[in-house]
This record gives sequence, structure tokens and C-alpha cells, in this order.
Amino acid sequence: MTKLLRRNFFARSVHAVAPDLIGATLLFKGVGGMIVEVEAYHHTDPAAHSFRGPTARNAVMFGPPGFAYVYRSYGIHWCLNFVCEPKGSASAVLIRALAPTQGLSVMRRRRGVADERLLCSGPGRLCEALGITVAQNGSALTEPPFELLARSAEVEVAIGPRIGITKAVDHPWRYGLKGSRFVSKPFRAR
DNA sequence: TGCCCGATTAACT
DNA sequence: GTTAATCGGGCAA
Repeated sequence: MTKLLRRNFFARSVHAVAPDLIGATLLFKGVGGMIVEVEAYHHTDPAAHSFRGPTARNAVMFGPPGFAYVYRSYGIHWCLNFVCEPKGSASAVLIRALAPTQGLSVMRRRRGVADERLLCSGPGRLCEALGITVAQNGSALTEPPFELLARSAEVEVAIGPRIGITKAVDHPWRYGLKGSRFVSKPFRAR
């Protein structure tokens, strides 16, 4: 019994949306899996792309919630974010890892690896596995070819500091599915 | 205009 | 453990 996420799911604080995404299912053209790791970014946060105000790259973050913000990371990879909160707050959730469930063979071919744990465990890896590029920047998450299904059971959410940033490193704004072996890095036991 | 560095990953030693 | 790949944004000059 699964239910599609609607636009108003994203029209809340990024710190409410981010943990609620853990256990939800993300599919793009029918390929994807269960979200097991995300991070929250907000325009008052020095580590966020929106911190210094709107630019051509981050314009989608300043738009309405429920859309995809895709950016190039290190000149090599793509990273997928879900825009949150009422229009203008410029906050987003970075999708960092999935437990792959749909389209395994397609993902293996795109990634060039067989190990399930290497398909979608990391923001750049999951974009490659799902075939997401800057072409999806500004796409509605609540409409095809995206499909977001609410979690069907309660989950235990692990919390920790974000990964790979040099500013505001102490904020505990990384959320994960407790015990999942598909997270990009383990969460410290609490 | 030029330089530095990043919400990463894979391939090294 | 360290480092190359690779490029656009942001800021100094």
C-alpha cells in the first residue's frame, strides 16, 4: 500500500521534510529505490549553494517547493536535491543514497559495477545509476518521469553531521535509515 | 581575466 | 592513508 507524495509534502521546513524522506521510494523512469540517506541545506547555512543569494545555477532553489535542483559537483558528477519550504526560502534536501530496488540491471549497466552497494550509495553514484543530469534541473518531483512514494512503515532515523563540507560542519543535518548498509558512510552509533 | 576550491568518486600507495 | 579527474562559481586584481 503505497501512496504518491504530493506537492504539499515539500512545502514545509527542510528539517521536517528531510527525515520524512527516509524510507520513501524514489524512481526516475521506473528505476531507483528506497531513500536511505539525505542532508538538509538552507539559505542561512554557509554550506548551502543558496547562501550567497540567487544565481543562474541555484535559481531553482529560490523557486517553489517540490522541484528538482541538480548541480554539477567537482566538475564531474551530478547531485540531486529536492527543493523545500515556501517559495523563496531557498532550502533543499540533498539525496545521498538509495537502497536499490527497481531496475537493477539498468543501474548496473550505467554504473559499470555489479555490487548493489555501489550502485546508489553516494549523491554522484545515484544520479549516474538513475540517469539524472542537469536536464532534470527544475523538473517537478510529483510528476512523471519522477515517482515518489511515501514510506509504508515506520522507520528509525539516524542523525549526524553532514559529509564533504568545510563550512557549518557541526550541524547534525544528515539523516539516514538506521542500520542500512546502503548509506554512503556509516552513522556513528548513539 | 585569473586563480582557488568544492554538497565526489575511483584508483592509487 | 593520498591524489587525480575536471569545470563552473565566486572573488580578487
